Amino acid sequence: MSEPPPVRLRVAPSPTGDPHVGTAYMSLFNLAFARQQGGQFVLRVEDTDRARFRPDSEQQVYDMLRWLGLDWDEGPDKGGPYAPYRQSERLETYRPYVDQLLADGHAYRCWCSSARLVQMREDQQKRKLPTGYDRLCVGLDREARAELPGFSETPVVRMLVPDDPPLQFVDLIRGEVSAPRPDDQVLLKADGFPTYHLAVVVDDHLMGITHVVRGEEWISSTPKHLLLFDWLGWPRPAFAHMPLLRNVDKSKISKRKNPAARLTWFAEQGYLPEALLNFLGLLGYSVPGEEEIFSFERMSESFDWARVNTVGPVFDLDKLGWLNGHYLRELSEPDFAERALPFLQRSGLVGDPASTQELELLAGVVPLVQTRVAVLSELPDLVSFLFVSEESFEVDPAAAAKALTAASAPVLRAAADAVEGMTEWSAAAVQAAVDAALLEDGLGLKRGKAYLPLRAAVCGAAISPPLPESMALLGRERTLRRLRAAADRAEASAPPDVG
RNA sequence: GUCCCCAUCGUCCAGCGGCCCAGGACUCCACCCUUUCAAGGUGGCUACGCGGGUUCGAAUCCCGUUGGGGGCACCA
Repeated sequence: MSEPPPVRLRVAPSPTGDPHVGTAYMSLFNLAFARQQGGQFVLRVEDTDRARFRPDSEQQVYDMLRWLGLDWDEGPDKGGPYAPYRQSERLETYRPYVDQLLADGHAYRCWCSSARLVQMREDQQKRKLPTGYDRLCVGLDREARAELPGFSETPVVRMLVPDDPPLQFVDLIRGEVSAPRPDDQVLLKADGFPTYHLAVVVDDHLMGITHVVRGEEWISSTPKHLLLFDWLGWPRPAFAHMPLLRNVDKSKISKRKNPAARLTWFAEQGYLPEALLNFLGLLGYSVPGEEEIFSFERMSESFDWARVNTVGPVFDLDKLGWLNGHYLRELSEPDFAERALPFLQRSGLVGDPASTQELELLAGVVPLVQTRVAVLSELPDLVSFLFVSEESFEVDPAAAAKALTAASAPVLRAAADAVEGMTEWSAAAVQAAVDAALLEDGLGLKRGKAYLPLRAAVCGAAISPPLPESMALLGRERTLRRLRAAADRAEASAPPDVG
């Protein structure tokens, strides 16, 4: 009885800077399929470009993928049967294959200087020819080549692409795909590091990768990989080329044009990992049925390559914001408070560690704000009035100009008096007392009109959480103090121009 | 320039020859609720790029065209 071999998938980020959303996007689809099939998911670090290498980048990738819950089975940090999982530590692994390719006549050394190569490409473009290496070095040894111009002392190794390379392959998402004829791609750089093309093929084979899931940008280099698999006598893995995430202008998503290209941005802004994951699952993909809100488990269990789109989706922050708001509202109040706390601490409103008093205040304000934010970073502005000291409390100038006018002074005074006379302190009691003083039985105002100056006085802004509840949380002393201060200020302000 | 990929509302998706004069979601607009702002509810605007075929019948298949994207590095 032969068990089908378990599927093995991988994501292969390059540690060249802030982790990219694309890495999370690819990981999501790789993992969804791997889990559905009961296979493994490998994290391999492709750090063969030492010019762009950034030492802290690798850890950031780990942090962000873990934050999203996209955990891997094998990787540089956790090891595994095919270690090492960092390409820079596998240099010796690639060597014999380069030698074999050279010996079999599938590869050759090239001493062309980069200056010559640049020149060559320019000429080709000018003459409207397809660009590609002109094979000057084919059949030459070092001595012979050194006689010719554009010579460089340290050679690279290039693949010798035959006249009829395999250009067709089956893609899990696109079906039969044809790709362009490859160039004599460099396999081994002058510094002894393999290029991506050599390293992926060798590592994917050695690590038993059965499905290569990567971005559409790789379609055009797949023939190179096919050739390498064939030359080395290895079975070809299955390929799935995912659509590319786009900027609003439809170009490939980039850190320059889109803050959302950086994974760390989402955490900073206060997006929930579950919301981001759900959103990524909505891009270029849909779960059967009409549901849009779904978990990783749901996506994984029903996963189907045929449901992946071929069109590159625009990364639309509006929808993500809505989704995030949805997930935020679904959190229990204690959970919401827990997620919110770091944002209040970062903005200096709450100490680290938070005091019991601060935590109580936070717990009290959660039900007032949970439906009022799309991302957690909006929270500090909304609740700062509760956490700042009375000394540093300030009314927003625009709100003051609009609401703390001379005409509103009597309203503020009346409210202050009403609050002062209260015996029981609760939102309902505050509302009853204030309403009695200001509405029909009192000054005869409409509630909307009456609350405007109070809101500015107590919350310091024209927009705030519900007023009586806010006052209840603030406490009687602080409320009273703010009402009186605002009344003084309103009286002192210039009377309306009655010209 | 050259090669390859792609094409349904502004955006994300559904649709895989008749159920579609195209459905859902986000955005936007209006109304309701309402102490502000949200949330919630109701309703509305908006799309099969174009031209040829194939077929009794096409958003769905084919060809062309236009448009968009990606590759063309000793970067991944």
